[in-house]
Amino acid sequence: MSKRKNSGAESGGRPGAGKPERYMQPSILMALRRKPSYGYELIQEIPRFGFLEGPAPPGMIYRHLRDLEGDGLVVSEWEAEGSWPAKRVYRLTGDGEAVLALWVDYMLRQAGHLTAFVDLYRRG
Amino acid sequence: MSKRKNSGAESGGRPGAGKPERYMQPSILMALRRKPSYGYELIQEIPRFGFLEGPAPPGMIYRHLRDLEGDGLVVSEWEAEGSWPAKRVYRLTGDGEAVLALWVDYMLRQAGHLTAFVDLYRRG
DNA sequence: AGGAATATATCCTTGGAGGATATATGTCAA
DNA sequence: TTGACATATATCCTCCAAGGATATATTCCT
Repeated sequence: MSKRKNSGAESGGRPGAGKPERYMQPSILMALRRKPSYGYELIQEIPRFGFLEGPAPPGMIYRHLRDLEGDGLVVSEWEAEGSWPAKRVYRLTGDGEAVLALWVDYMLRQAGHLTAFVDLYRRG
Repeated sequence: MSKRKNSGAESGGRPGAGKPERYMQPSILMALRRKPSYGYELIQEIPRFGFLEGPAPPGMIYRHLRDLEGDGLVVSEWEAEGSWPAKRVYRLTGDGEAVLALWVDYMLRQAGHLTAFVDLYRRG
């Protein structure tokens, strides 16, 4: 038996369990491209892209948002209008658009590799 | 600027750089399904599935092989016939076949999500 | 009053990824 | 013959993304 805690079939992207590709960054960028939004809303919106099962983990979202802003891919504004719990509203920048475009290229290529792999499997 | 070393666009699966999804496990299982093989050969064969750029990192391959065997997805036999540097030849088991099938299901779903994402981008 | 929902933020641990490295041997050219 | 290179396997160690846990504050509803 393997000595490793999370060995083979139980680890690193095991189809049934584990943690598969989540594509959090492109999902956030994509959501913000459609309309400006804020952390709490993104947590519920982002799983709709299909890469996540439940709601997105808050810690992840807020950290990504912070990092994205640090890199100039998004900018935020503190919105205290409705006087409800104030929201930090983010929107995409030009740089953010460009990076999203790169992501889309990559994802398209990846989709190609995946379907090629599946085809190969079925022929084999 | 972000304080994190590998922030935003430079990290965790950034399209241009970083380290994207590699699908090492399914690639190994797939290769072994076609024919039994060994570490050194797999290192060169596996990148052909498109998920890797250069040759696969040896450390990764051997660790995966060891783990896979620990989980009963592959079995190995020490082949000292040709008397050259002896090879440990691996082949897929029934459990391995089953796990590969799960992987294929997952990959097909993932491909669907990716193309849907790209479509959404293009329409938006 | 108190519980649920809204909303943001930080901290800490875990574990996969993989680069670096060690080892051994057979081939081939200089 | 000797040294570089290819074949072949294996282990170790470090780094960092992931994300669960947790803290805080406010408003709505019962």
